[in-house]
Amino acid sequence: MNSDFSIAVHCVAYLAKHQNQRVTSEDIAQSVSVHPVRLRKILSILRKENIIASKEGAKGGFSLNDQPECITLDKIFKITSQETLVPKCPDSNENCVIGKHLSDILIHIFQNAEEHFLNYLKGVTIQDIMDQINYADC
Amino acid sequence: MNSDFSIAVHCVAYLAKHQNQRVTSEDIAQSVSVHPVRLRKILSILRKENIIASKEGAKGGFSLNDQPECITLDKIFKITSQETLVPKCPDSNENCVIGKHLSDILIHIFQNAEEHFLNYLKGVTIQDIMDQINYADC
DNA sequence: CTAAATGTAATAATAATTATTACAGTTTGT
DNA sequence: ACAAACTGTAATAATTATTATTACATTTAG
Repeated sequence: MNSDFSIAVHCVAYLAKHQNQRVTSEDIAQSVSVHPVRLRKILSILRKENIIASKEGAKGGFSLNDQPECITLDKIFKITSQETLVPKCPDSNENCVIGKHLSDILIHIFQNAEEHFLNYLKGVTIQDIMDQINYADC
Repeated sequence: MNSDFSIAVHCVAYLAKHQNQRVTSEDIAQSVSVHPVRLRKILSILRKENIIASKEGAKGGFSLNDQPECITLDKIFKITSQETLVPKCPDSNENCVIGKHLSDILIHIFQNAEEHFLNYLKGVTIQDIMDQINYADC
């Protein structure tokens, strides 16, 4: 699994912290310590889901579309990392009953387990995270 | 995340299929299509948890210790892959409130989400998998 | 029309995973 | 006693995945 999810959450939290402003990928990169080009790739996924808005050109940048209390982590996980929990199965021997079927069975089990995982993330919003950040920073 | 979990499940399923026999890492490698040395490394984790037994020397090999209906997937996940769901967070900027705190907050959220994930796996046993393999192979 | 931004593709660098080699230790059978 | 067949494990090489960087087309403000 790559870190697109964490980075996406960081971006959204950053935009929540700077609500009603427009910030550049360069600004966010300062906070996340990740290359602006990579951020723009991740930000454009968030934009396609209308979580954020972007504007090209001079004075352009990114801003939050939804309210922080409406953005749940499962949504961000789904668009950035869905199915990455499902483990890689080596292409095992088709001539063995176990090798032949296990991969499909495991994938199915993991899809179910991932649903439980997502169900928990559904209960956590960006606002929750902002609250925790503010609390931690006393 | 590496594929140690899938491979471990494959090994245990293989041993369940060959219960009361002793099979070598070479035998299992045939079914999993993974190098015997890697298997032995994974098998020795399973042995340390007493899920399987091993015997060195000629006529040695591996065999199942527990009953397939007593081996739950959460146990195998825990010993092979715990915390691998927790996403990598880039070491972000300590001088930014968000960069400073987000990583710890995310790790905590993911530990909770992983618990939900494991809780589902706790309900699936190796016997369940064997049943599904037998059903699929009609 | 220029400067400052996004959008995206292509490539390079780095990190993680996997395979392989090597060999020490154990056990069985002769 | 010793050779053959195993496990156990460390060290290294090969491969794959992730991340960073470069390059450049496009958009917009002033």
